[in-house]
Amino acid sequence: MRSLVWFRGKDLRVSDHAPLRDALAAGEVVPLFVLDPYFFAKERAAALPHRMQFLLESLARLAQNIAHLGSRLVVVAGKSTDVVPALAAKWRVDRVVAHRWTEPFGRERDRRVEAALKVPFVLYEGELLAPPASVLTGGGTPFAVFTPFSRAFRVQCAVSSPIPAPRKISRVPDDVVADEVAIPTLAELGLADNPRLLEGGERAGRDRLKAFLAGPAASYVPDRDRMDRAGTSRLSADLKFGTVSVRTVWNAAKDALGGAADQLAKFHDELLWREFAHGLMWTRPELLKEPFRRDFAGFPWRTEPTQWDAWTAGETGYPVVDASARQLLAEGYVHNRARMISASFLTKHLLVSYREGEAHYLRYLTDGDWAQNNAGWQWSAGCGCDAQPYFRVFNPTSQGERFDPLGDYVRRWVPELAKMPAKYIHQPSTAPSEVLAAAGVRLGVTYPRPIVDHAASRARFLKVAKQHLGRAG
DNA sequence: TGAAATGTTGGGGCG
DNA sequence: ACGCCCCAACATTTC
Repeated sequence: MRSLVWFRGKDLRVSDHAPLRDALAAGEVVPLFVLDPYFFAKERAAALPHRMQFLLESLARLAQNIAHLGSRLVVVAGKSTDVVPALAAKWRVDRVVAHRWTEPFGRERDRRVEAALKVPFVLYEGELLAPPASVLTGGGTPFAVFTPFSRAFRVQCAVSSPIPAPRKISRVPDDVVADEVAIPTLAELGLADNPRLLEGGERAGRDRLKAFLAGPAASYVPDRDRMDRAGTSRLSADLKFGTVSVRTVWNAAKDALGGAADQLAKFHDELLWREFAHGLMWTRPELLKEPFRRDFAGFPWRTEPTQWDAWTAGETGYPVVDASARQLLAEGYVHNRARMISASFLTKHLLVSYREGEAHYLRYLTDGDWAQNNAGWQWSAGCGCDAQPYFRVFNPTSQGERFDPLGDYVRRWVPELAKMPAKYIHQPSTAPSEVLAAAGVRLGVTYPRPIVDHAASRARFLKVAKQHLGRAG
């Protein structure tokens, strides 16, 4: 039995890799990666700077790991829907194996590949903890509310142990020759190296997991919302690209936090939000285009270009919002609390459609994932599944004071406010003039005044939303 | 995984 | 001593 093990951008690892394990058990193995122009064409890649860097680095590490185990990752270029069936025939493989990809574009690609293949295409679970949308209510439907979903998951799903990495992968058969290409460099794709991004690859991911469990995890519940602390796992990009499997993370957390039930439950819940979002996208792929709540269809979103520019550049005059915007561009990452505050501000204060924010985040986030990003934005905008009610409008000032009480998150990303005292750093526009002078801040010159008034914006959103939903509902 | 408005209570200043 | 007012502090309601 000869198996083509098709690695894709969501399983860049050799540990806990069910297709690889089964292929090895069954006989000859040909590890393959396809540089599909859908992602790797220069003009496409240039639009995804941070994600591409993490992907290329992780891909290079995967190739190294496979080489180290005695085989080689065969890297070719071309459309997956052409290349995979063609190589499968040329190499006379008996089957193609891969992990299931739950998001709409990948599903469509896999459907076409399967249709074009003359041999079986076997998909394995592994992107998620359980098959997508497999956790059902008593009525046999997917859950529409997170908390009961989370409870049901723990009752219904046993998360099995991860598959150990193979000790050896048999060498690629001699008759397998292809027009192999080198993994492109960032420069070849027209991108600059960004040293502020997380290091890619399976080893770096496992190190992050270990460091989190050995440190911040113990006080996860109180610290996870603190934008000024390293209280989160920082595993989002690893989960996105599969450099560490979610099953590995789930089990490692269980082993490390066995005695700290509250911390473990909260961390597991975050993994289950990911699960929830993917199940939602699996059940309703149209969510990429439409709000979950149908009464939000036709919502009168609007865009003021000047305000959009201020939001993306981090020049709104609301320090936490600005810090998050700048962190996104610089680091390809934003703290979850800051994502929620920024999303609330864009959609509710500025009345800009969540879809514009979603697209901006998807472009710059290293962990940018269609299902989770979409679910998160819809949640913040109030139109999503189990979303915030529309009338829940974050106050960006009080959120900053609660979750960045010393102001260090703002100081890190908005250096022109670095010398502001904690008392005023989240509301520089109300600081006494001597405080501003002492901090070297000149409002409207070194740091903008708020581009909108909080109370007025809140009132406007409530009015518009009430009117629309009243009519739609 | 909110915030603001409104309602209630109780202590203390003060005529 | 007493009622009145003010206003924190807390609870409830509303968006």
